[in-house]
Amino acid sequence: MQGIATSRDVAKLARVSQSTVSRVLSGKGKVSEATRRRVVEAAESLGYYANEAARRMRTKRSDSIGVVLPSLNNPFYAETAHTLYDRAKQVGRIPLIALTLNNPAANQTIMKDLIGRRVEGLLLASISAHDAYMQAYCADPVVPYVMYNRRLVQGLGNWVVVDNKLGAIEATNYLLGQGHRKILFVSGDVTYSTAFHRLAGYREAMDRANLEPVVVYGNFDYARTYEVMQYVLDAPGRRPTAVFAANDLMALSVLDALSHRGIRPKTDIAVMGFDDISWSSLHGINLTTMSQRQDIMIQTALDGLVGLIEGSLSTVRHLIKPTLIVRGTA
Amino acid sequence: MQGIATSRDVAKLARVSQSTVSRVLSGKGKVSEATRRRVVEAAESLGYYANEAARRMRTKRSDSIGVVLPSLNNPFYAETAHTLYDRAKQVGRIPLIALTLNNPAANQTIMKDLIGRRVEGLLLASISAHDAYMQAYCADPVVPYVMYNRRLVQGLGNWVVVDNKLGAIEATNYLLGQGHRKILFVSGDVTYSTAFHRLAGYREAMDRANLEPVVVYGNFDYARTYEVMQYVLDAPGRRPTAVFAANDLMALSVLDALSHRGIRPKTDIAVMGFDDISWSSLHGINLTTMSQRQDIMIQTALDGLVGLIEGSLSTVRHLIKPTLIVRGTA
DNA sequence: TTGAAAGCGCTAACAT
DNA sequence: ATGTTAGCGCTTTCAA
Repeated sequence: MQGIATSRDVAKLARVSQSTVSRVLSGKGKVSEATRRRVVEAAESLGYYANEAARRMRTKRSDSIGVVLPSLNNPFYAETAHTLYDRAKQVGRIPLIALTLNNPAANQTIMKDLIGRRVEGLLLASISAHDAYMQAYCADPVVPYVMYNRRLVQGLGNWVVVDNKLGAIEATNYLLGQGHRKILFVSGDVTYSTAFHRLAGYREAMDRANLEPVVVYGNFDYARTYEVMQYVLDAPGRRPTAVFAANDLMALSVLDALSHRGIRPKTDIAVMGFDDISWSSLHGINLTTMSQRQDIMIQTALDGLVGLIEGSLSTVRHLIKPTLIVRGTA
Repeated sequence: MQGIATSRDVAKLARVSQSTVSRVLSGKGKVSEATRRRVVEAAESLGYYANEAARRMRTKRSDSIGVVLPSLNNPFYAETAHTLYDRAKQVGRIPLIALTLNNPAANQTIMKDLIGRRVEGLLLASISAHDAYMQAYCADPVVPYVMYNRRLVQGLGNWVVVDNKLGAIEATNYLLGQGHRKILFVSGDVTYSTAFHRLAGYREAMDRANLEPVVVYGNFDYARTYEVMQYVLDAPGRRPTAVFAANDLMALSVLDALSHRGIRPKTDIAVMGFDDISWSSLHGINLTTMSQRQDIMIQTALDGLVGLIEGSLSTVRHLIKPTLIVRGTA
């Protein structure tokens, strides 16, 4: 399978020069109808496909952007990826997606690999809050980048993130407004800014209400959260009247743990999420949550990245306001 | 950002030849410790990243395999993609994923694009049953390929698919065994072999039982299925005692439609799915379904593809037996 | 309108 | 142990 025809082969068969082949196939430059026909036929009969690597090397453009996501098992990121494929096409780019699998160390390796592939820009959705490599990268970026959803905790560099702290405060306040006093927070992994800021928001709201914050760690993981909930529910004395999970995936796990014990959401224990993934709106789930409106976020991030690539922008910083979506679980 | 350092720059700075740089950075060939150090330092201080396009062109290897998926919003494919990233790494390959968004015409364009990128192999998960381009491609493949999950209906070429017909027969028989006589089948888009064969299996099982098959079309789509279910549920006379959905995504939609009307799964209407995506096992959902054991399927497909690429295999055909997973909805 | 020639950045064969 | 050289397949001047 190594014998894919080259433009030279096509040229030979069509009895023209390589440059003519290039002109015909790219549609640039003037070619007579007769030769164009010969070239097209030759190309087809040989099953010719232009070698992207060679084209890239010569033109020094790749039209691709590197995307680093934590995982595709979390629907939030699967939806992100899906939307990205769609939107990227509209700005004439193709996304090259890589996954860290939530291993903070993997990020650096992946970024380097992507840069080696000469992506024109980087959309980074899995930056851990204190990533040293990323901090250095911000100071002297090799390729334009936008951090998406997760960012460095100091706020360095280019990013498009939701206002996680504000969102968590509003969510907690909503639960307080419903009369809850024992509100359990199921935190994500605080090495990520999302978890860090959501936890901070919850703490602040509880403090203001003079209530004791109670935190357990689900680390953004479905299975882990399920386990933790077993512990919480085992002793009736520990039971909260409301659970605020730092993302929808964990909230779904909480709902599942409740359901397994016959505990009814809202009626017995209120459940609040964060993200508004598409599953949350199903009638059977009907999760009350803070919405990230990710289609808008992605569009913003992509437009920002393209702006940086094309030089029309020098900084990209968008703190997006989340919205409370009240459904049936709180 | 166009000025990424080249190996020539590194060589100049380290006062060695380009080949030495190459040797140091690839770890092949003998280099003295002193020069290696100089080169590494030079590379670091310049922020050097090897240009993949150039390397590829020279070595004629890309180490990447092209993957065509229908969508990432269907968790079945999101999970597929996730597993793929993981497994591909283990066989030293990196997956280049593209989406057709269930547009059969997109497949050809995407395949050509991927071939242009000189992927070493193609994993095709969105082939429509009568795709003319694919038929021609099988006869004269430019790059080795394996069709995954969906294939050409005649069974041409290389593929790894579940035995959809058998699965549908067994699922239907199970429902019959539970005493159901009015079993509604919610079909996927029959331009795909999965839908075609599952429908055929359902039909065959119903025929054998001398029962009337009743089919509606959800086209593998959540929203579409939800609509169709409204129609079905509106007239009590139309109501089946069991619903067999051609995939889990549609089954979830069915469950959701039932839940919205206060109709209890199993107790009022039994629901059966196909795929066993991870959501289906949640306690709150607890869907009875036919399992595809996709980790095994992916491993099989990947091993097969690598075999084709490396020439150790000439054909790959695996018809995988699905397993009935009885949970709470049927 | 077409062709000849050069060169993108890398690696591997060959020479030293 | 290190350098020299050639060439992967394309596009793009420049010349004809």
